[in-house]
Amino acid sequence: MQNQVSNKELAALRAIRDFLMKNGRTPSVRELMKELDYKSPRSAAVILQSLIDKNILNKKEDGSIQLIQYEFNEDETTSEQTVKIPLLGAIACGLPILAEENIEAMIAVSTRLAKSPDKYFLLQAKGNSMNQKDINDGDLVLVKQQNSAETGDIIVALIDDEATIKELRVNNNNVVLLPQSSDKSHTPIILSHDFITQGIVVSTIPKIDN
Amino acid sequence: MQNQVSNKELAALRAIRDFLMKNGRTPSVRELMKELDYKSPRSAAVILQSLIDKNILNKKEDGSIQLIQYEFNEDETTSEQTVKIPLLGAIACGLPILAEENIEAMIAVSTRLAKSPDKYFLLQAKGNSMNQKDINDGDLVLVKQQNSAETGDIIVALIDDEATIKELRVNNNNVVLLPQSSDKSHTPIILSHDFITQGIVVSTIPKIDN
DNA sequence: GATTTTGCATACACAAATATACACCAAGAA
DNA sequence: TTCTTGGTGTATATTTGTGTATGCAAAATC
Repeated sequence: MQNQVSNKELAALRAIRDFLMKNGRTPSVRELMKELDYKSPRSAAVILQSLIDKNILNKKEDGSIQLIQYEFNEDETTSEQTVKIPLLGAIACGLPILAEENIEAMIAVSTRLAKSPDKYFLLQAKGNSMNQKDINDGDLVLVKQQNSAETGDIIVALIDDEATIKELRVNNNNVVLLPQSSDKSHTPIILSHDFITQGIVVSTIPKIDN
Repeated sequence: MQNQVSNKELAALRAIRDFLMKNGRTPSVRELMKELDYKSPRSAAVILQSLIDKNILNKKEDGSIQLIQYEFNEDETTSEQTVKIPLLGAIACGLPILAEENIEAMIAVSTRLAKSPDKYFLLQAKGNSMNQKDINDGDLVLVKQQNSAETGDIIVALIDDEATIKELRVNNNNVVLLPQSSDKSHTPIILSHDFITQGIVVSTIPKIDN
């Protein structure tokens, strides 16, 4: 339905995605220039502009760019059904978690992982507090949005304006969020019963290294 | 309607909050500089000023900064705020109960459980002398620090340099600390009237095993 | 075949935003 | 005093997005 993207634009999109995975944010014009081995920032800027014109990228108020759509699986041959899931970056204080300001990119995820009537989002895990549950620094975590959860679920909660991934333990009067780390410096978080679960982790996508 | 905060400002707010939770006070300009990996205090000061201009920070008369964002975050249902509460280990003889030597760890507790002007601490219950009140060996007990209590309160008292959790019964002339245990070997403790209450139990967190 | 156009990369420049170095002064502590 | 800590002013440096001009090869046009 959309404009065709050229090879160069596709290469730029890949570079942006890789940069996003590695650094947790989208690159600046000059950073993208280096990723694409250009010698002048103009080259990268021109490609960025054409992608913005094609509505594939968006430019936020502060100048940073945002991936509106990106196909995660490269090969078109296996025409698997996908849905676009927002990848959330830093959570802005006071805003709902899915506010547009928080969205770094839209990423296509197989409908086998994200089932249609439910709402999902993706987060990039920070730190190693969940490494015993195989969630490591930089991994993408697929989260199903729901505000109830049970003991033992790996949940996402907004604690002090930060998206936190922890194991939930519910008792009579209160709730404990447990880190699952071999690093013993992580302490549990103790909450009242009526705190707000943002969603539960349904899948993880290990970090891509190059 | 609300001024947009840039990525850098957001990072600064996070650093301020982290510092606040770790040290119990807001950072100075130079401390914030270190947290944000800047090389000149000016860089941090500029960001602070822009946050003050946007009414997200406030500067108190003594020069220290204040996060006013938290206030209008309280009634927003999206995020849960916490305070760091000290977990006390073995109580060292002769020292005030909250002396640094006694603190094992700082644990994040919801502000719904630990309300802001009051002081709190956490203790790990030993033995089973209170198991009828659902305080069992190894449970964490959230205690509000105060030196007065009423009959029926579950209190923490320092008896023989040991933190003791008991139910308080006040009579005319004396004070009785009652154990609440199905194990009948625990006997009440009878004290003169002017013993010192350290605090009253406001919540219990059952023991977590991994 | 010669010339022009087109697409793209490069070089350079410039303004605005950011970061740094350095300095000064005030307040407290030793 | 002297030393340290902390806030802030000034000048300079760096980063970043973007504008303009140039070079160059392939395609299009004459």
